[in-house]
Amino acid sequence: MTPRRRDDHVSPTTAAQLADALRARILDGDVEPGAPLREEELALRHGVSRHTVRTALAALASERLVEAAAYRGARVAVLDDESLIALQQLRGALETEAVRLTTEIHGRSWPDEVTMPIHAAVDDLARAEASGDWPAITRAHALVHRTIVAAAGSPRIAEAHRLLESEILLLLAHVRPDYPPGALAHEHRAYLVDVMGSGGDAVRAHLDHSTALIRAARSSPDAD
Amino acid sequence: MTPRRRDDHVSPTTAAQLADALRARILDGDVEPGAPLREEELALRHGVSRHTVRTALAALASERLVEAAAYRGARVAVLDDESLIALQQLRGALETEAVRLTTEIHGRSWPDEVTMPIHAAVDDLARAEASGDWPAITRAHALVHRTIVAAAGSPRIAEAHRLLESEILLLLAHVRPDYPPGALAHEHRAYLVDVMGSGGDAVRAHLDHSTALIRAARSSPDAD
DNA sequence: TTTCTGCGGATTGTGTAACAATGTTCCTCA
DNA sequence: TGAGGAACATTGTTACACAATCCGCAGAAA
Repeated sequence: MTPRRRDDHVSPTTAAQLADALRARILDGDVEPGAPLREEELALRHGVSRHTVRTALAALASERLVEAAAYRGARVAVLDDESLIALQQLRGALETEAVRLTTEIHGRSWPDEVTMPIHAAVDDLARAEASGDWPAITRAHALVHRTIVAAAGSPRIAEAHRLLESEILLLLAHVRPDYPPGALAHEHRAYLVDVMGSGGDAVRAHLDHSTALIRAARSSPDAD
Repeated sequence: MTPRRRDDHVSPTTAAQLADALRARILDGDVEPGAPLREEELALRHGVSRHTVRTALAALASERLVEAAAYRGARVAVLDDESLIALQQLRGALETEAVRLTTEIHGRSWPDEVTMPIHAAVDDLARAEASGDWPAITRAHALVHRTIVAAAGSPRIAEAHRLLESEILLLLAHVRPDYPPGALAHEHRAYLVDVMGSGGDAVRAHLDHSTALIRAARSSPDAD
């Protein structure tokens, strides 16, 4: 069987394709937060018209990956500590309620059909950690949380959460907290148990922990 | 002093102005859910170019007021019962966490500086109900919930919640549950007390109640 | 009859070129 | 030093053309 990547569908319009390309460049850290994205330059570099660039940038702006202001253009989004906290609060709201819904449906001990995809995602995270490829680790980590949220079966909560993923990935593209390999996978296995046991409190503890680590990593002089 | 409306600022670009105009038309129920929004027609009617229409429609699509698909154009969003439930779940996630945050800060009895704007919003709601103007009632109602969420001081949660407002207004533009005048204001005064006392449970009860009313109103043959 | 196929027409997506509107920089002059 | 204002850079908008896609419908095939 042909192994499928996360996204093997090609976007139908060139504007969407350009948005994909720009998103990838931003999330890979190829462009710094705050760096301006000039329409003319992008049009030239990608061989498309300025109109197409504009629609792509508008799409990324609605994902909050870039900040756009009229007559001032678009820049890669900058996430200071304040934004980080606000973001984690929103994430907490979504993840907390997702966990509550799942527990409401299945009780404190979630059935295998629910936990299996989560465990699989954690296993992927462990493999990514072993590889040492930081972008891959952050993607695998995002997938763990996405899978936990998906278990609630609430499409809008899942979608809102997915929207935040990009922002987190952007954040982590430029900040690498100091984790020994395997620690993340281990931590998230314990997280799953906690979440089934104590729900929202576990979610908030987990997010507070990650917020602290990110802030610490950011203030240390370990620039990318 | 000159009383200021909610929005006395004029959008700087004509695309944003057009988006405002279209949003108003949609929320006033001037166009039915599912109705197509043709670029050429809108360009002609508003005296702007098709490109400007496209950016305005893209903005409304990112607010979920219109559904857009490549090569198929944009239509006014349609909210069936399934979407309604998913939407209320997301709303519940945000409002629940907002209330929890506020209680975490101020305890079970919120201080006057917090409750005062909420009471003011409920008073506005009572006045709107007395006027019988349904769109005004729905806007006042949205403001009550917005103010409750704002009390948490979490900008991202507040913003996510504000984004949902449009969708609710769109929904209510075409469904009017059977409420005696003053009932909504009364209900929300009680809601505020409940929310301080029992937090998330009160939020969920309130939303479930409103969901049931909307569904009931929708299945009855009271077309707009 | 039912289903498939292809053909126009309608509508959206993209490109090119130009100009208007706004932001930004830097120089002058008081 | 700082206010004003000319250049310049960049974005917003328009017009027009054409390509890409969707949609409805007539006719062919089973």
